[in-house]
Amino acid sequence: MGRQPCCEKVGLKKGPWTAEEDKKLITFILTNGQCCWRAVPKLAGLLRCGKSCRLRWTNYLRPDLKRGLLSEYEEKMVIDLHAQLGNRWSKIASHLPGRTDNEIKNHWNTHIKKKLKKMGIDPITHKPLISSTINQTHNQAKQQLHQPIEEKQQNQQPLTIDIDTKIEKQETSIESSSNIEMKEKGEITIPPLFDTMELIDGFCIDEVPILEPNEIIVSNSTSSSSTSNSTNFLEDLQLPDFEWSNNDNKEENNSNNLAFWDDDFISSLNFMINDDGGCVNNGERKQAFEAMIVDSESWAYGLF
DNA sequence: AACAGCTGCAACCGCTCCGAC
DNA sequence: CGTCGGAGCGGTTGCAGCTGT
Repeated sequence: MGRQPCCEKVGLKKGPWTAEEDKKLITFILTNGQCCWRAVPKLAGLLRCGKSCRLRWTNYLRPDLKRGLLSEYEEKMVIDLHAQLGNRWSKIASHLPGRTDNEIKNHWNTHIKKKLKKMGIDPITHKPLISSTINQTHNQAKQQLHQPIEEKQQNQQPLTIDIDTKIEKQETSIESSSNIEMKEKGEITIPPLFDTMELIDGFCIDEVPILEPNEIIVSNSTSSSSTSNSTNFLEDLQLPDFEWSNNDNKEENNSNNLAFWDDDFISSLNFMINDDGGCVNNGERKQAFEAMIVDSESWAYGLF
């Protein structure tokens, strides 16, 4: 028996994508939009399986992708969300516009895991790693910090965000029962990061001064508005190097959309649009490109 | 300069989910 | 309700570039 492969693999190309293949895929999706992925390679003239095309598009070619390293604030969000959701990278990614699950997963495995370990925090459980050194300093620090922390806890309001109301069939082992309960209610409560990092089991980052806290945590200066509800949650993020869409200012927004665009991507699109190499669909492509620039929301929600 | 080991990221693989029938 | 097929997800791999010796 066995499951049939997702596509006929014989004669299909694997490995890194060439610029030519990218161009074909971009051109096809610009003219036809995202349709049945299995049909894409055939229609686009690619010797790839549909799955590979989808992956290439969603992880690399999509114009609303934000490239480059995650900002500190994004990193902080990833840590918080991971503490709540576990390895559900796509769910985590859905809270970070312009980032893909693959990108976040990679960043987690290569950067954040190490940082947390350095800080003496188990990246799986988000709880302090057990070590005698940590326990010693922990007790000392606890005495010093106990009172202020309690006051802080009382003053801080948790961030609350909405997640899919769908109850996950597959729960990760690290998930606490309270989290699952919250999920069933359709929301998850994310404490401000300093709570997450400092107060788990009374543990404080100051106890492990290998890494300065500000190397991984950004100032909570925007938290004055972090009593936010689900609707303005994204606005509250205010990532430092990232202009968020603002419906109140559409015109300005249009120019900001370009911030999403990687230089290489723009130049390759320019190439596509300006390249008259006998392509009959130039007009259509140009139209599509313009629509893309004007309507970033359509891109973001796959409506293009 | 040459080599080995390490790191980060793009891409693949296999499994699960979910809608259509 | 069961089956099928497409899409999506998370874990893993392969490789290019970087760093240290």
